[in-house]
Amino acid sequence: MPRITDERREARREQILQAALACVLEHGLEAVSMEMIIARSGLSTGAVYRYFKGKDEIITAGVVSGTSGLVRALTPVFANPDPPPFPEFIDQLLTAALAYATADSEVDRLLVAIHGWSHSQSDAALKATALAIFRGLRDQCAETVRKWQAAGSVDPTVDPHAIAQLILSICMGFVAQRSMAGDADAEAHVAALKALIQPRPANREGLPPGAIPG
Amino acid sequence: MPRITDERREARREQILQAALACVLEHGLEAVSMEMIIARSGLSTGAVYRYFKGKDEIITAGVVSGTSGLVRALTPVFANPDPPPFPEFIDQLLTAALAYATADSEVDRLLVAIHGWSHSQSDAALKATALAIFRGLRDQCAETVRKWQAAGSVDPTVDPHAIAQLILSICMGFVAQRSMAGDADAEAHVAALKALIQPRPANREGLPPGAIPG
Amino acid sequence: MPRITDERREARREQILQAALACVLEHGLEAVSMEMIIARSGLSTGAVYRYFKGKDEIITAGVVSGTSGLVRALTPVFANPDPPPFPEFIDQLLTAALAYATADSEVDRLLVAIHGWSHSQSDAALKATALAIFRGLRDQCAETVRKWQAAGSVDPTVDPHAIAQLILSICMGFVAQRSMAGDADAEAHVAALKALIQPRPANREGLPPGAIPG
Amino acid sequence: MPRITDERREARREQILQAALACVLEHGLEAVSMEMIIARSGLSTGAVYRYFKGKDEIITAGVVSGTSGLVRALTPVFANPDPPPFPEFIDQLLTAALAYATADSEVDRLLVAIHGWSHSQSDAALKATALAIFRGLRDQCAETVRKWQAAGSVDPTVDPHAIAQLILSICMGFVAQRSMAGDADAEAHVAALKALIQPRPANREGLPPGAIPG
DNA sequence: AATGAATGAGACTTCATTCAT
DNA sequence: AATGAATGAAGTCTCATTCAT
Repeated sequence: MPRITDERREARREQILQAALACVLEHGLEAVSMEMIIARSGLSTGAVYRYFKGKDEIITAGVVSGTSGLVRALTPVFANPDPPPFPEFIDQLLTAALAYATADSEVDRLLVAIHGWSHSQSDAALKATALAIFRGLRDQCAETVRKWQAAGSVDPTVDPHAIAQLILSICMGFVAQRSMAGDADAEAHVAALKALIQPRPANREGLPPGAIPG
Repeated sequence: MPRITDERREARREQILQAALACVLEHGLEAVSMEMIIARSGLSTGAVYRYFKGKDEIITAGVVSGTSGLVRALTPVFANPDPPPFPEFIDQLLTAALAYATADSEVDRLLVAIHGWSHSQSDAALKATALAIFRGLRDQCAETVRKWQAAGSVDPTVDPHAIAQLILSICMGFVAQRSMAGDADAEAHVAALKALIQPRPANREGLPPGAIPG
Repeated sequence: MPRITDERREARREQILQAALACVLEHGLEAVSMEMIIARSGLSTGAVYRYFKGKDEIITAGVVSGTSGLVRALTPVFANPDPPPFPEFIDQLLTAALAYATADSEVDRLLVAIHGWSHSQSDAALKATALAIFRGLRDQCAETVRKWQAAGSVDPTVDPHAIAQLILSICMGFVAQRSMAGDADAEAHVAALKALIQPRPANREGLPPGAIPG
Repeated sequence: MPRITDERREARREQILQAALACVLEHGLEAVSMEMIIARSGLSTGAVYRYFKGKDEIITAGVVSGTSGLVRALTPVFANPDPPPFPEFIDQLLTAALAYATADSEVDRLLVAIHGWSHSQSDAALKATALAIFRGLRDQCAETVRKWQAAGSVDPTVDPHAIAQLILSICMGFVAQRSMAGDADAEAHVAALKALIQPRPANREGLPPGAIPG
């Protein structure tokens, strides 16, 4: 029984996705052709079509895989029950994202992220998927903000989702700027944030900030 | 008298660019065809090719026009010799961008920005142009940072370009987040920044910058 | 305005249909490729697709055109208010069909009829169309039978549709046999019918046969 | 002992042919793919190719098997040394054909006959085979006509092959009409023939054939 | 003997662009 | 200047067949 194992099957899909990623990075989303992907994957035309129904499915799978992979890479940062101050937290996010960018991949995954964003705009199903993942991320950010508020390092009266939005804008903007200009770097962002944000006074007497003593 | 002709010419080009913009927004960058653009422009095939050399030129012109239009819209914000504090400054930038988004246009220009970013990645000439514009923007940001530093509201030891990068990340991230989720809003960003950033006292009494008064 | 005239447009469609007909005759329905049709039509790929949406539309149009053309060719035979006896009537039908087969056509249209029948089996819409045309033909046959019955040359008690079915079977069988064996000829059919069918005695006393006198 | 092997082999071939028949009936000749046939046969790709050299061989074998099976089914009708009059003879032929249509088969073999006719047109070898079988059938018909002529029920001056052609046209037309319209029925054909054909008196008194008695 | 993954030629179709009118 | 019919290269995908396991 030469039936392929699930493992091999998954490896083949990954192989194709990597090829697609490389092609998109090299030629741009519009110019990518199946021929390119096939050539780069090292498989034959028919083989690629055994693993993916068509070009759309490859692109979609690529975007979903990239997005969820990134989210998975960021999860440990959010899992921290006692998150560091804002600048350091951003540092951890950007660092984790950069680590993900090239882990197990010949190409820099973050550099193709913008293509994925662009592509998602006009594929309803994909956009919905991406949006769900995105919302999940934002909720995790908001959760971190609540931890800060509980610890007294952030004004408890501000809407956690507002700060969550800001966090995501900084992260997405970092990714975008890195694609466009190449020279965006995490340290500069962190330095800038440190310069702008004065550490809040420690939470005296163990009271939650804003709580009315007594 | 080539005057009227030039005006007409420019009007036609704008008409075509608007059609292209609408098509990209509606169908995405990959799916846009000349047929679509031509149909939407209301001109004939031949006519469109009289005003643009080809599809690439239309897309490129669209990206350049959009980018430079946005920069033009932001210029007044940068021109301020005495810029407001960071959160308010970001507010002004985002507000100006949003105003530009729909001014004189049936479609929301910011929503197609990501497509432009994506497209620029793989067109060397366009990328160079975009990069130049982008760098110019960053320099203007840095200039504003220097004004803050001169006024004492920002730590003068920090590299102005680091804060410029942060500003651009926030703006680009705002645009990206708005495209993806639709619900990114400028006020939330400003509120978040205000909550995080303590106003720095005016540069009285020669205190070393970054020192915590009291 | 180089806009094409309807006449020219129709001529182009006919040109493509003729090419398709020739290809089907030469290579069989399964083996016909667009490349063949295009080459034979003398037009370019794009031009053919301007006139037909795709291969299916060409095949369908070919079948419909052939079928309705044949029916049109047979109409004068049915229009006769005083149809000749059965063998001569069949003769007229087969002769009209043979005349249609090559009129205005380089290829023998009847030789591809069977391909059309085969193809219709699996295209619901086409089958419905063909069926409607077919039923119309059968009704016209039945009408002729009623004329015979009125004139007394055919037993008035028999169901006109039964004889109509027989007429169509003979005609379709003739077409089929001609395709298969090549040597089916109308005269043989007529001679056979004449040998088998004894002329009915003339309609004595002007009464319709079977009518109860008085 | 190749006995059992041969039997198995033949059973497998039949299994595949039945699958092909069903597929052709369901999807039409053009749309049938090996994948379909293989899936329906319940065998593996490799297994099917062990029993048939390729698709063409399957289709050809199917046509030949169907045609010769039909001829075999009709043979008893021709074997009758004293054939019944024309209408009844046609009745026997059509009835035998209908009996064959579904005997030992899940699908109605006559409904795919037209596909076979169509396919034969463009496969020289198959066409030759079919033609030979067809000619044999026609000769058997002619033989029956001669029996009639010998018995005096048919004009002996007419060419037996002319009437043989007519018989085949009626039969093939019946099959074609049944495929197209579904409602062709043998009884109607027989009734029509009975209404048209006056029984010829037995060859008494040495009357010249074709002479009208009285 | 059997399996089904892999192959790759070739099918259909689109679409940016040209050019006769 | 304008029109839109025509072009044909290039793209996506199918499917009959092979062959390693």
